[in-house]
Amino acid sequence: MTIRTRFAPSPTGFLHIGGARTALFSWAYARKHAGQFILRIEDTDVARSTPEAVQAILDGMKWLGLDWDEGPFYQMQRMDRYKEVIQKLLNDGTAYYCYSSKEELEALRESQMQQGLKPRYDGRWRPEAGKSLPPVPEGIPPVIRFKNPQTGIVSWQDMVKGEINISNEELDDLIIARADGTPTYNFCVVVDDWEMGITQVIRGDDHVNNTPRQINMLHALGADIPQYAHLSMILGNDGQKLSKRHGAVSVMQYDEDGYLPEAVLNYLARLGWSHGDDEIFSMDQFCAWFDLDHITPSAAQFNTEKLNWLNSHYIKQADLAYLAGDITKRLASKSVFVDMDYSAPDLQKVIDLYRDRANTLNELADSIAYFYKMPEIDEAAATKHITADILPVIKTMTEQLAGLDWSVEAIHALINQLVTENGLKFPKIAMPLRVMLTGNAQSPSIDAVMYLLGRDEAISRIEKFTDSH
RNA sequence: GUCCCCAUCGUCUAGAGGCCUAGGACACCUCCCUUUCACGGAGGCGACCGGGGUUCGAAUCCCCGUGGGGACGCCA
Repeated sequence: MTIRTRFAPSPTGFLHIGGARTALFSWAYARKHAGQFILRIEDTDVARSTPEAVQAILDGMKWLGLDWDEGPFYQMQRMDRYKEVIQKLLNDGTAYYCYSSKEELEALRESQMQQGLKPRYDGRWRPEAGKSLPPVPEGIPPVIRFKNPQTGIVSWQDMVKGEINISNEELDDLIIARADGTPTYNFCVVVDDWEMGITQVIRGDDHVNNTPRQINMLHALGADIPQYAHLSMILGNDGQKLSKRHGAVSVMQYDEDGYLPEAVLNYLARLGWSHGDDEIFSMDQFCAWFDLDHITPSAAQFNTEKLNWLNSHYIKQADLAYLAGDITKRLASKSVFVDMDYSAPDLQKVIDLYRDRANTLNELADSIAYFYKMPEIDEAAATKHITADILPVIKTMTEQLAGLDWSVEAIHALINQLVTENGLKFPKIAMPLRVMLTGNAQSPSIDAVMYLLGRDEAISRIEKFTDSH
């Protein structure tokens, strides 16, 4: 049997980190088993679903590179089919009309809660042999409920949590069609998972309690029961639950914040899943290794520091041309443009010199911006490193720069020569240069920086500094 | 309240009864490298929630606590 998995988000917001991991695991499982990965949009909540959210989810999937083999299917476009199946259930006697009003049900719930009972529908409209139903009220459009078994235990071998048993006595007759006739989530999922031939349902563990209901409906339809894998949730950096008003962000925010999709993917893969001690791996490797046996059943706390570490790793590995394209855009968004009025240093060379000091692409962009615009001088650093006694040495150097064979080695040799002639230590000259050239006291080797900046620009920045100080 | 789930360093995790004096990674600390800051290298700190069983032997199995989370919608 071919493996078929699915990712089934509801388009009520962006693709967040938890959804992304669920999608990643479903995707990887299908890839590992040469199966199909299906994307299904669960948009039956018309009031909350938006086309923007659909697009946001698609964008997120695309950025991560999670490609699907079928879909996206939209549940709203499958209404006719759901209604057919509901009719079948009605005909079979495994579903029935219920005329209880919302207010009535609310009151029922309330009183059950007060008695310390689990709130559930009491089956007042459930047809039973020899039972007389209440008279059908006027003007109340009925909902349709599934006739859930009242005894027995629903049991399944969850692929991450192990055996789970839930008594049918805990369940009630859930609504499968609203008063307006539209089917509800639990029902649509059942029909879709069945008809789309889903073999492994991999989803968040907030669905554990829906599973027995869905299994019962699957049985009523004569469908095969898929395997279930319930993933625990991802907590925020602070260990708190992620929610719209607390910490939940779109995966696209990571793009904006300067993270490479490879890093996010690798991080997410490792969050709740493991392959021995392996920490860094490609998606090809991940797909080859992935299994449901090594998923942790407990919740995992997000850790930005570790994501940063992975991101810095992938920045070091990334293709330079790709990085240059990306960094150009990031600089442009800060009004820093690589084409300048002086002969600007080659972006790829600059990036190559700076890439292993950055955690994010934004940091990388910020760190090299001064190659393409005049830096602001950190006056504290200037005061600390540029002392009156060193100025003549710098001046001498500036003069010699003019005729220098322009190479890192030659610049280095020149500084060394001045160090020796003046009985100084290397930093005594390097630090002032750093401040004059870059504006602050941290940079890669000053000879390499100066080399990339170019002779004219280096001289001009030194002169500009000395003129203004 | 009822049901379900979870529980190893600060964090992510390895661990399927002896390989555990509990391993790796991030973070942190120290040292080395060094031209500042990083990178890199070498070390270090640091955990089996508690209590009972089972067993020759338990982080691993069972039970009870405790703590955390989730679900109880005409949301998904």
